[in-house]
Amino acid sequence: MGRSAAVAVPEDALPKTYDPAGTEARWQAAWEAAGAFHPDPAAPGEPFSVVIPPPNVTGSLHMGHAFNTALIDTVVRFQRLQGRNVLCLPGTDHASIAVQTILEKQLQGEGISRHELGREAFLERAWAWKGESGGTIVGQLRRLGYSVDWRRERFTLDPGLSRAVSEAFVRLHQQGLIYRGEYLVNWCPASGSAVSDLEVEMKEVEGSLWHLRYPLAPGETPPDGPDHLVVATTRPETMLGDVAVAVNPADARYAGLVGRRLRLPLLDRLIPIVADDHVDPAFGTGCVKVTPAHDPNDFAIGQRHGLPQITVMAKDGTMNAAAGRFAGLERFEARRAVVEAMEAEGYLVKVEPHRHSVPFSDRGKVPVEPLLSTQWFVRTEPLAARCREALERGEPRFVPERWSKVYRDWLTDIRDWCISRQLWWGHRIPAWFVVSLSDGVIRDDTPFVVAGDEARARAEAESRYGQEHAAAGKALVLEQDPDVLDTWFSSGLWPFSTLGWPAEGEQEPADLARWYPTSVLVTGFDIIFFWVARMTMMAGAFLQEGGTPVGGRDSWLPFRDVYIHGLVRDEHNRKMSKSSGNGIDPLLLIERYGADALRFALVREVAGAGQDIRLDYDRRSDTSATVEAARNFATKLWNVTRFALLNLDGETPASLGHPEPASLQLADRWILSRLARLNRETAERYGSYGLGEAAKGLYEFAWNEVCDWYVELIKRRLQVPAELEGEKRREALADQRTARQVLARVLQELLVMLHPLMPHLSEELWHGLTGEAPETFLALQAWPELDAAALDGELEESVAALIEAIRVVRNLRAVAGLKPSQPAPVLFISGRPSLQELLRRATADITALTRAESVQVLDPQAAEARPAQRALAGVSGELQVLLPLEGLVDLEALRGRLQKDIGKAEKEIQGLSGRLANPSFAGKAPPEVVAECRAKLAEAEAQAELARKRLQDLG
RNA sequence: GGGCGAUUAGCUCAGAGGUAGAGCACUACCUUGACACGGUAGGAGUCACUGGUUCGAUUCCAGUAUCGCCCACCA
Repeated sequence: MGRSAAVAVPEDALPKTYDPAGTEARWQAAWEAAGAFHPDPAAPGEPFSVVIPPPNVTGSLHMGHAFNTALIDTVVRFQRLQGRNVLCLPGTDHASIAVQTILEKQLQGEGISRHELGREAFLERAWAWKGESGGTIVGQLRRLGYSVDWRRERFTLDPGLSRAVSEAFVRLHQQGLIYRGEYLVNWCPASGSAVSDLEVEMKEVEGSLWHLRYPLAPGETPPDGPDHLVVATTRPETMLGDVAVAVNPADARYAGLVGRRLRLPLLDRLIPIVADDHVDPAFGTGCVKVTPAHDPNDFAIGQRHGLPQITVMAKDGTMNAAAGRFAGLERFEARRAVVEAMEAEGYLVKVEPHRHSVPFSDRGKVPVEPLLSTQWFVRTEPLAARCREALERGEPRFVPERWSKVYRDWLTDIRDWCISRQLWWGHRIPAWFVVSLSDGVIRDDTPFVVAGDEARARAEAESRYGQEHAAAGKALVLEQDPDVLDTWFSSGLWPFSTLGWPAEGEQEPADLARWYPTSVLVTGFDIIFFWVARMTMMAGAFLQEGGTPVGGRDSWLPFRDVYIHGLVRDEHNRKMSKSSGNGIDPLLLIERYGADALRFALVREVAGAGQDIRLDYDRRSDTSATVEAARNFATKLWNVTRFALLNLDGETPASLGHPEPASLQLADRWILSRLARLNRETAERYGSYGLGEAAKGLYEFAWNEVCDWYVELIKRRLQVPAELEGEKRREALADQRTARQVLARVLQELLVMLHPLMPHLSEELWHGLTGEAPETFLALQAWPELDAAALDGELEESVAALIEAIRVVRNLRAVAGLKPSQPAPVLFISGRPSLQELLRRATADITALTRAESVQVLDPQAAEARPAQRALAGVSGELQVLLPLEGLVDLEALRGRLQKDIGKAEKEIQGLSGRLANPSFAGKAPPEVVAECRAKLAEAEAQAELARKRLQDLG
């Protein structure tokens, strides 16, 4: 066999360079065509299920989605390799308010309002938008290589899920957990809808504090008391709705005034002075104006004192008729006008700059207005109580654990959830008003029925109000509530609605029966309240009865684990978001580096405690050093596999079989031991959400151990010289086969273990290596069996010592400035027989890896007997390394190197002897620590001494 | 006002009760038959500060500072 034979490239060898785009597209298509990720509920295997957090159909995905996807897909692919019956269910969310905001902005650009357009036409546009955006998103998820079951893809507004929503609404209503009523809600004038407390964001603004004088009503002034009170407010326009002024009951200043009346300026309304504990006498004047219809605190005060509620603002944010002469003004104009009027009439005492928090609407980006409004609410406390109890039992389990406290605290002191939205895009509330009883229009007091559909609503209404209508001789007319539900209402049902809940008959749907509860929810901490808690509350309402999970399950909770990950931050450590315009399109990075590189980069950044990750990014060139490093890793894997293929002579791991244990060389046993250790650690890490650690461990093994050392160590064995004959040749061929067997096996198992992180590349390389048919997928293989017998800690230490010895030689050569190609003799001196033995056995390896002219191993006595000789000398532990190179040596560099050795050893001696000199150390530290310390000290002393001697030899 | 996190090499971050690691960047050499998206060797850190526990703290505890986040009705 000549050189040409070795160079000949096998037919199925990999191309010289890796093309991620082509490879990824090919495998994505192959997996999908084969239905590789379509599980069968009837199939065997312990179930494992994940429903993905459905992205909003608001455009396209950002890096946070890519991150979430990478994490979920890693977990899910690992579980598949573990032989579980894995369902990963994808879908999208209709995002009622967000999508409607986008569409209304579009309409604004066209100069029409949604009301001009009409509900039906508006919804048509919304569905068109959904089609486009949903398609983009699904395309992006595919490009990431998401191993989900696309057949089961769901959309929160599709028929099945809509059925789940109305069923949920009806049942909650029946249970008394949904009610309708007039309360103070957060009103967003921009979207013209109520929003929930969670959709309100407090922002600090530089505002003003206006001090207003309210005169006592004529005849109310007490003798030698004040004739007015001064109140302070940040929202002067609300004074038009004032119905009282409150003081603290313990406030002596105003004790005599409680119960007397004030004359409200501008409107000349008489309002009482009331005493209420809520008032802090130390703040401002200790007097608070009370506007129950426009402030949550005042609402509560009003309730306590039986005060009227006067709404002075309309829902579009303009003042209404109750505002008298200010009617029709926009709310901020009204503020200016009221202040002006108060000043003109002498009621403005002073204005102070005042920094305070103002509630802003999350979506509309304008201040929300607390407004009295009739809305639908979910009574949350009973639902939250169930969840708190479950959490006491450890359900669900939060990873990292600290988030469970955040979850619990929110469920404690929870407020009712306003679920109705005055929007069009969403699930219409399944309530029908009997408008024939209220002049054909829906009023706050119009009777209504709640039912799954209009036919049932009509039947119900007939039975309740039919007689009444018949008596009056008029027809019963129903009108469905025009409002839609908060998006999170349907999201809250996601873990079971997507699996087929509610059952249509007696029988539970197969998916629900098989895969509920889901195994883990993977999401960011920013939606623990919005989503995680809503899902647990909803599950508590529908998946348990009397504390017992339905369907004979062991838990009614929607997921066993909640894995909370951080957010992706940009290069300036800002949260990536669309609104701040600092998002990075994952597709740009995928196109440049490949989906596997992006996935690997994101997962590798994950630290143990769920911290945020930062993705470095150069916006000018659309490059990322982090992702580039992951791409380089992919290339490294590509190349090492190419190397293997070039050397396996057409054989595969299967055709080669397992090596004979007796024929294994040191390097083989070492890498197999490392492989077994990696197998154990990686499975443990994948299985316990240590994904970043898993990625790092695989990276280090592949690059630092396989590529840097194992491959280098076996290169000679893979090449059998043509001139070898007879027994020698047979031996060499046998040894070559062993090396091939080990290399093939290590790579094969490595690729399986890497698969969850880099699915496409590993699939491609695995096929190249194994020669398996294209329709057999790595994605569906079994996790490699742990070869516990291969674990050998002592051997690993030996090889670490060998590696260290080689490093010392290389370092000496570098210090002396030897050309890499220049051979040099190597002399090792050690008094440790095991080390001598190791070095002698590895002579060939050392020769190859250090360009040694010759390798000699001596014990110190033998070395002593040799004539003193100038040499490059280095000391590592108790091993001396000499490169006798008379004449070629850069003496200065050599002295430097030795001096450095001495310095290092001395520093260690100082530290160690200091510790040992401390009597309490020897007395109290564990004996093995003391012994180790002594050993290290002895070694360091020997090292220093040897180095000094070598230095002396140099003259 | 409460709570949570962070503070380690120039940058981004790991880490563990026994004298600190990785990737990127940096320096020198190397186009060696897998790989220059590479190899070899190297430089680089009073582990934020102050106390305490301990034989020993960068690691555990308490406090301080700075940064970030979440929750909260002070007009």
